[in-house]
Amino acid sequence: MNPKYLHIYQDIRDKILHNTYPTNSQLPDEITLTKIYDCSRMTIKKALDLLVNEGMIYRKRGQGTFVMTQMAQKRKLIVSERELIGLTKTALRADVPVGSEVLQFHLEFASETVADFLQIPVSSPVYYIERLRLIDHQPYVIEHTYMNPTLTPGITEDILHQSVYAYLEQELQLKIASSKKILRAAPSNDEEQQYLNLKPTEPVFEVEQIGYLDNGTPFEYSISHHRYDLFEFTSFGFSQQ
Amino acid sequence: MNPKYLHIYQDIRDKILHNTYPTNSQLPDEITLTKIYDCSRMTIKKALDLLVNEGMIYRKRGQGTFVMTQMAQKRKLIVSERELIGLTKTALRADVPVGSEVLQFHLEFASETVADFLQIPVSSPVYYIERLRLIDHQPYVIEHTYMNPTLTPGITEDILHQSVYAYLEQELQLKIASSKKILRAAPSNDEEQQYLNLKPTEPVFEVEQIGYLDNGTPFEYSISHHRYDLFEFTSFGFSQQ
DNA sequence: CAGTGGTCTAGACCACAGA
DNA sequence: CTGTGGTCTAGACCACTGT
Repeated sequence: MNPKYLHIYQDIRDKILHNTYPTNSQLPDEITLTKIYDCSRMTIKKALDLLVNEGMIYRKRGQGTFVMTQMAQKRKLIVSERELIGLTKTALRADVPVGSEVLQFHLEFASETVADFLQIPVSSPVYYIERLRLIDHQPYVIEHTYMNPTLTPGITEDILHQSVYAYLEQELQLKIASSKKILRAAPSNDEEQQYLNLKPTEPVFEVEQIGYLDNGTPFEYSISHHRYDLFEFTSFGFSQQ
Repeated sequence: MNPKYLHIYQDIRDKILHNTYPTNSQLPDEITLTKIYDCSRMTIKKALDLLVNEGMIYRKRGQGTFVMTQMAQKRKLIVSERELIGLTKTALRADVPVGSEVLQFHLEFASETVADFLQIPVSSPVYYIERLRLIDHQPYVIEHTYMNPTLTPGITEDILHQSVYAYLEQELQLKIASSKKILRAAPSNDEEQQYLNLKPTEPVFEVEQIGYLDNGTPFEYSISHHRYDLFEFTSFGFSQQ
């Protein structure tokens, strides 16, 4: 946590979460904060910007900076907010075991859609991976993943049983920089009903995702179908300006 | 569009969308941009930060700033990204008519849940509004909304047939500043099947939302059930730092 | 090494809210 | 008018990349 603004961000965040700055209270003004943290006003602003983006605080010109009400702060009720990617990391609250059952794993020729998403020529070879992920031995999600083997070579079934992202980051030294997600509700099909143990009337939460490396290259395209009652997605939006 | 950084943001955004800066190309470095736009480097950074947040560009220290691949840029496929609130605004691509059928509209006593979300005492009076929204005469979503009548007085059935948010912003001069959303998939119930014209196996996309004014007060709590095939939500996430 | 973005400063002036 | 946040400057130094 090197940069000064991140330290300030964390400190103020902690003070809010520990009720040193209670809900709806006013934070010290920016000038005062520069004295508290011995830094310039721009640095304070950068720290506060992060908190605004998370819905922890809000600012009113001419009045001050205030702690947001509780409900807007709550996060990670069931799963993730803007976690980039990856179940293993998200679910790992220490003792909860995450498992993977590999349903499919082979190379195939990229369809037009997949080629488009991965920015590779049609009919290039791609990994196709289908996994059933379990949390605490309960079926949780079926993932259909396409990966570009040029970028992510050496994937084995062994790795699929654990965390692919850990392999990419630690073994291949790749940096996952961003991801785009499209979220939908969808009726469940036979396969999903079987593996996720759903009734025909029970839907899935579909997440279509493209993952990008830090050089902007898409390295994976995936569609996941989550048990509708074990997944929710939270989002905080605010008006710029 | 007063601030300089917003002008720069828009200009670069336009250049990307019009392919003046094509996909994967490198933008001029920040020093050069300060000369192009006759401003300081911090101002350029603020403009570029906005584009990074939208997934339009990415930066690599030591190398430069690059235009993100197409797929990450695409937005507003069907509906919204981080639109704050409101259907009327979102759907209004000129000629598409938006309609509302008011199913319920009355005052009731706030339940514990609602009181909690709206930050008011249990059993305070709240508006309860149930609307079926139609886009292009097709049923699209059922909204269940609770509003704090202290903050949003004078709502009439007439207003409900049009845009509540327009009323709040124009008549009451309220500023809607932010909103928290929780997204889920859920099986449809009888009411939803009837009004949204769904089969029993077809689900809804549930959006639970709390809307906040610019003074941080929650003014509305709502649960919406969208037709699963007419609503999707997109999100772009990137690693800070 | 040169070129890039990341952080940070110490100010300045403006816009807005409330007394 | 005072106090607040919003924008902006003209630098500085650091960290990282590729040559």
